[in-house]
Amino acid sequence: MPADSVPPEQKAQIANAVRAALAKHGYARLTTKKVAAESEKSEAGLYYYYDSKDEMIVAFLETSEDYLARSLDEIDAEGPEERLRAVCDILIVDEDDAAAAGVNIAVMELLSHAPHNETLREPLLRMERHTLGVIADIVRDGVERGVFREVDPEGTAAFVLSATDGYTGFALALGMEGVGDDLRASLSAYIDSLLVE
Amino acid sequence: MPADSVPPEQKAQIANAVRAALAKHGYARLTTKKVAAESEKSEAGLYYYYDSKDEMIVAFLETSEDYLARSLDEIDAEGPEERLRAVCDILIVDEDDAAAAGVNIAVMELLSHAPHNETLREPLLRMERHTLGVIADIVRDGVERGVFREVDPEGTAAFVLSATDGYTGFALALGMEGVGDDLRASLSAYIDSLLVE
DNA sequence: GTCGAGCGAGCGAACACTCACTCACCATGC
DNA sequence: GCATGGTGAGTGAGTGTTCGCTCGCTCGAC
Repeated sequence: MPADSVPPEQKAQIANAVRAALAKHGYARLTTKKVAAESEKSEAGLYYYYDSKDEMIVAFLETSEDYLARSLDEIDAEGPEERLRAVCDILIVDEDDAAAAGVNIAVMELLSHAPHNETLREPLLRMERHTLGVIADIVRDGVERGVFREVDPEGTAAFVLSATDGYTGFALALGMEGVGDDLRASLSAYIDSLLVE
Repeated sequence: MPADSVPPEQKAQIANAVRAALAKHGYARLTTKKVAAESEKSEAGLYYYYDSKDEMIVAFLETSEDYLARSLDEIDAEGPEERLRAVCDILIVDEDDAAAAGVNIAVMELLSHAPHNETLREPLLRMERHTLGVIADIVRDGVERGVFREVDPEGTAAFVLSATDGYTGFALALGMEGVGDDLRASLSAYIDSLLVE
């Protein structure tokens, strides 16, 4: 079946199984059998909807992409400073939320494997570009309104996203306790430093 | 053979083969056959020195750890500000240096897989902790000498390392051109903001 | 009676790892 | 000088297992 004609409910169910299996086993040890075990289908049942394991992973990525985009869209904070802080709150995963941490670490693993897997590259690029754009828009808005100093919106966005992704990639993955709070404090201080006096 | 009694020359050769294979194929698609292809040994020859694939990867990690530690140690810049800039220069991999980028992306992939693989966790933890310590020491020194404002050394170190690791993990892995320069500029501006007026 | 949805069984390939063996090299005894 | 035997450093050819994926089939709804 072509991947884009999978019924939404089935896509959601399979994406969710991929998510659970990824969080539990990691990408390097992900197998279609493990995905099936997390779903209510058999291994063969998965292949009724998707032609390959990679397509199932892409379904998971697209679902995550939607979820993240919606989360960023639903921020109802007023003003650039508060909006930027809210974005950081979303991007820095709580180390005590094992499920969310597992998913974010899995996405980092997929990211690191992207150079060797074209299929994964495109949805991941879309997701990162989108987030980068959201942050840059907030910063640009802040600069125009005179809330932030005259910083480069793209550069600042790259800095913020690097910091939050990096936190997931090393501190969260290694279970380094306390680093999350350290990072939150430093990132908050960084946002302070963006404000006009 | 116990891993710690492998002759240094053999360890270096095998670690180098793992490095090349990881950069070429990524961790998820790394096989002992591919490692052997990058070395001058047969697949069985690798097992003469190491009891498992994971041990070979640990050998690579320990070699990288030494290399990074030595690079950080050899910085001969004077003063905390210059030292911190030099550390960032080392940690932000040049996107045009394909070999270095490949290795760093591979290490990120290993990091992301650490929650599911105890064997990898320890050497990775050591490496990140060490780097974190080096940065924190520089910042602490800078605060004591009155070069930097009264910032938290650990928090600042976590922020800097998150940013540089995160850059590798998303921008470098996805081949997002220009993000490296954006990040370098923003990180440099951040260091400016740490300085006392 | 047809058809979409799904599954049990199993295919060939690839995987991590092992084993019986080779071969160069050396120390020893004569 | 040279046969003898032991040893470290490998290797070609496998081992059993697991992988992604397929196929022939069933079964309920219309």
